[in-house]
Amino acid sequence: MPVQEFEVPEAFDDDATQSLTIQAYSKLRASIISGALAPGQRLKVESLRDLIEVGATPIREALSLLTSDGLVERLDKRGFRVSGVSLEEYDDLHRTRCFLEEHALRESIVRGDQAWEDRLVLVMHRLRRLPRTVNDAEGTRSNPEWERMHKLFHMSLLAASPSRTLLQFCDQLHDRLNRYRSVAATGAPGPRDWKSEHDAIGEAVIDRNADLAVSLLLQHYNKTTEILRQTLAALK
Amino acid sequence: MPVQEFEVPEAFDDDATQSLTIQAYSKLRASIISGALAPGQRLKVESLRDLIEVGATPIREALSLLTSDGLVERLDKRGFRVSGVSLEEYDDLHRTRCFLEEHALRESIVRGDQAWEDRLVLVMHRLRRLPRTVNDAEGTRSNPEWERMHKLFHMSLLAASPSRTLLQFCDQLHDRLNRYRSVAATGAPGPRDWKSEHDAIGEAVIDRNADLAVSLLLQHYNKTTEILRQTLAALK
DNA sequence: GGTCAAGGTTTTATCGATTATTTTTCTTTC
DNA sequence: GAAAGAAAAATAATCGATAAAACCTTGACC
Repeated sequence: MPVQEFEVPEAFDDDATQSLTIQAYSKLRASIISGALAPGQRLKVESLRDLIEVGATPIREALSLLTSDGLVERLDKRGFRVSGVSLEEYDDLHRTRCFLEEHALRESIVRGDQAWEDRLVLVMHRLRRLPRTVNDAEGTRSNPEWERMHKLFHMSLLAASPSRTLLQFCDQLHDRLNRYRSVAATGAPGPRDWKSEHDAIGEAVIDRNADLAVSLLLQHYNKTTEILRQTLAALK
Repeated sequence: MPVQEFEVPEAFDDDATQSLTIQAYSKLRASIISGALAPGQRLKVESLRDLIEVGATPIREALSLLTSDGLVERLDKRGFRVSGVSLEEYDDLHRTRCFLEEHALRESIVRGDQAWEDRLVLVMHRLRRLPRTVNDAEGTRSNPEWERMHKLFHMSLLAASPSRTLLQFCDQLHDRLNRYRSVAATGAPGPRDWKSEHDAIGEAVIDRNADLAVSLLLQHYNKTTEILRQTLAALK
């Protein structure tokens, strides 16, 4: 039968020491966030078995985990599917993220110690040196290494916040919004001066200038949103 | 995670029509929140099989779902256990809840329509009529019906907020904090005028007096916290 | 021409058994 | 007597097979 070939992104935790459940979870998650598994697409356990080469139990467990992350929907007795996307949900996620991250960032700036600052500087340095895109057979596309470091950068900004719970929520929102970014991406990312934006945010944070940092961060997110909303509206 | 809808849930979802996974999930969740399964306790699949009378697969899936709810911890290759409790986590959850709910409540008050208001009145009425405790063989203990309606009351306050995501976070925090309340409860709940507190909050909300409503709500939560922190500190 | 239902097909959900891993216990050695 | 190592027991993880449910036909009937 014509099982659609899903593209599995490279560079995931293939750590053979982890349980197959966790391995399957990582792979599926990466595939969904990168858009390789399209929104709304049904996730049949049998097909996924072929894809990941693992039994049904780990697959189902991984899907259950993803359900709670908001990346997969469970239709009781009718299987799983990749969560749908909508402009409404996107706006909701975006606004909620801005709300939560402003708070976390202010806390982080107040509480951050030297170790936190050092780490942030390191991450910024690494991010700056990574190319935004890579070229392969398919043409130009987003660089997965950059994606990883980019998320790490944003989480590092907040990392000194004392609230683990808040950070977890922010983490989840990042993943869900990154999926929107991937899904709405039309080929290569447009020209944008990421480096300056990130540097400016990072600098304000290190200067402990909370108001400026928050303002720059929200601007940063809003800029992405402006671009994405149009593409998303068209998709619908 | 199955998003808890705000429909008034009828009794218990022991619905035989649901998948065993969901049934197991509901049961385990209730047991953990009520404290019947103690914090830190190991959850061996074999034992749970006997308890819930179901195969290993649904159990493992249910545990995976609970993991993302923060009620169960997964130790890779070493099974599952009920999440531990700590004063630090409690404070974090409490503060985060206050932060999120203040925001959601203000939005809800601004956006709430007639249907929302009607519903809130109904829930308040039902909550008022439920006894806080019940007596059974074990003695006096919290009334599960009351618990359910109490949560419904609090979620109904926020229900008109336009942010589904925020409401989901609040929902999760409620469950996790309710577990702390159960765990720290020493026998019968102490004397406290719940009815007046709830009525005052509800009234302020219906009057669309946001500042007063927020103030009363936070006071309400802080009062619980004061009581619990002491018991928790002792437990440790 | 459309609707409904019986039967067949696909897919999900579930189980019992098997394999792999961790933990415990028991030796052995220094 | 403590530490290290090996064997045994416990239990977690996984698989293949089966049962159950949802979904597609297809064809009879109005």
